[in-house]
Amino acid sequence: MKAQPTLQDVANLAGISTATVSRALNDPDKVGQAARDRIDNAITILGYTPNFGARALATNQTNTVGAIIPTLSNAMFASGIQAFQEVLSEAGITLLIATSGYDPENELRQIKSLVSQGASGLLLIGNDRLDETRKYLATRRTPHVISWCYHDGADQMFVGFDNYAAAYDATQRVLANGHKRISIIAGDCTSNDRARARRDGAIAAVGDALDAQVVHVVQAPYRIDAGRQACEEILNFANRSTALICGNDVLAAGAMIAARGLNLNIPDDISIVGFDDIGLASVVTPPMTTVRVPQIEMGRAAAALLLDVVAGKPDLSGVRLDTQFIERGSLGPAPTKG
Amino acid sequence: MKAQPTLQDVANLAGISTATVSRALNDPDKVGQAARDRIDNAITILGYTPNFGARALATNQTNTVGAIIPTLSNAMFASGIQAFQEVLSEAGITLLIATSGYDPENELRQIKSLVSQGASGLLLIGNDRLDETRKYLATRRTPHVISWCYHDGADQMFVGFDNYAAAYDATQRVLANGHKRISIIAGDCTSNDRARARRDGAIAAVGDALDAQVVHVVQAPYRIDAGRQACEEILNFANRSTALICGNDVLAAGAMIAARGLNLNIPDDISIVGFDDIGLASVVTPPMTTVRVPQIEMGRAAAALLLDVVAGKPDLSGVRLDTQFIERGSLGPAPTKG
DNA sequence: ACCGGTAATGTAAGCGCTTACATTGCACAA
DNA sequence: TTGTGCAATGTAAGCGCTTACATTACCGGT
Repeated sequence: MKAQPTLQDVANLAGISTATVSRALNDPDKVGQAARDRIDNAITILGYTPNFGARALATNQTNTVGAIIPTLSNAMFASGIQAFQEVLSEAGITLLIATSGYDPENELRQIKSLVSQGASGLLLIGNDRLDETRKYLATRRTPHVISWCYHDGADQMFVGFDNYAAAYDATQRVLANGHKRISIIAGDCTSNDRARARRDGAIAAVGDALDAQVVHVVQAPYRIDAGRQACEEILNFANRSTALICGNDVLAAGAMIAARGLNLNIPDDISIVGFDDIGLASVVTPPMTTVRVPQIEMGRAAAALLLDVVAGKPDLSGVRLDTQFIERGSLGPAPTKG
Repeated sequence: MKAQPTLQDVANLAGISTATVSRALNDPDKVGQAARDRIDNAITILGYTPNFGARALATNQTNTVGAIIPTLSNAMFASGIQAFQEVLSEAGITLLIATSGYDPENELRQIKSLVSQGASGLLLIGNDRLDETRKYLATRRTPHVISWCYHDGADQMFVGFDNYAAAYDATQRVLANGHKRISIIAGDCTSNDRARARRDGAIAAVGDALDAQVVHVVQAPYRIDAGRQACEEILNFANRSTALICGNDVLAAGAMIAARGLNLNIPDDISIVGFDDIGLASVVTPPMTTVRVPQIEMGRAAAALLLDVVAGKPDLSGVRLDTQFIERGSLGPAPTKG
């Protein structure tokens, strides 16, 4: 592969010093019309693109932030990140994305990678993290905001919602429909504080209702087939649960398939509730009751805040967004005892 | 924000020259045990991370490739990119992701941005592109592979499938079910060769069947509500179509909702076919007939090829993958004339 | 005791860019 | 005509890193 053209090459071709070329690029007003034309011309001939590393080295600023998300495959993150990116893009800054696959070790590796790539700020998902990672962020003073969750008064900057409270609330709504026997299909809680909070919120809500009980709690990775399988396990017991609270919509969709496979009617025989309100939720039959998460808003807010943090604005605080319980056909009154 | 620690700082703290520190980082065997220990120590104390730009500048290689995709919101891309990233990651190279929002101008901007960030290779989606973009890629000799589509004998490197042929084939299957009146809900074809190819493939298949006709062809952005709306338009005509070929599963899901809203039974009154086989397809009721695209395989193959291209391997050629028609409940025989 | 060889380390140049400072040239006022 | 001021341009240092080359220290063989 041929070496890329450099500023020097452009300068030579245009018969002009590198300083002027550099100025033409960054501050065109400072350069005469004639010179500017020759430079533009040389640039297109050569197909020149400035070397980002060199520029970053010289200016000590990168116009770049990074985001480390567990996976791209979850529609949930996709929309939020998309919104995040749009805001950044308007501010003229580039987004670097990496995925951790829900693995904290990997997350740390990716963080280091992005930082060394020049990310001057980071978007992180959730609050489960290696101590080493926290220490790294602290000693480097890397500006970062944490999203998809929210906690008060911590020394971190959160832009998100309270997973525990949202799950607690959703479960209360289920209880209000008269359900007494409730099971939970949680996401994989290993290294995932959001999944844990949702599960615990649901359990707590049932616990606080004196006449209801949690029958089963199982964990399953966020995949349809895992949801289906988990649901089959749960429903195969005698004295069946009448409501299923799921860690997210994907799990709930799997559960719905399983229920149908067992010839159960939703919601007459069993109610199913999801979480996230991804597009899928409104498409399934019956439409899924779920908890809407303000993904777009969250992405935007996170971007705005991160921009401020990177810019060194003082007195910033996190943003707590509200979730919304969306009642659709998959939740109904508890079946009257047979 | 405090300045980041540099190699120099580490060297000072460890009481050792920068050269040795650099060696310790890149080629530990060349450095004595004692020195290595002191260096490791200094690094963790300082929270040092090498400056990527400087390293790239010095070594002239970045271990980075970029991908520009239309949007993150489409599950379709998400899985493919995820696979793409995994392969790269195993090879120790970082992935930079940017989105173009289906806008060619924006695509060019993002390409330049990623290249200047140090991307030594690029993954691009589809073959609709500004002339300026092609020229830029050509004069810079930027290694790139184009995915999510496939063409023979071009001077580009494709890893993908033939959208036209896949749509043609799917439509033939629909015709084989006796459908004579067929409508098409295509994706937005502006700057989108895949959407166009799918649409044209479907139209051609109907055209080649002497006794069938295309009733309506509408375009709609890849969103559920747009699919629903498009479907409502189409079905409100007298002498209704009996089958709907949709540009992707999201559109098809929207169409299914619309059909149900009109009290039509799927597939007894109307058959609906999607494209992509994203998770949603198997969850809706009835399960959606669609065209499975080998996303994961495509992502992997694209990564492998790009790695080779970047490494300057000779005699590379693209990869053509096969799609698979997945027949599920949403396709049935044409209704017998009322 | 001396020498050559090797492993460990140091020195310094240079990667492509920005920018403070120096220089040039020209229009205008006196 | 000469001096002033400003706009346009050039010169060169330095950003953090790698690496060719130079230096040092220490080994064993004689």
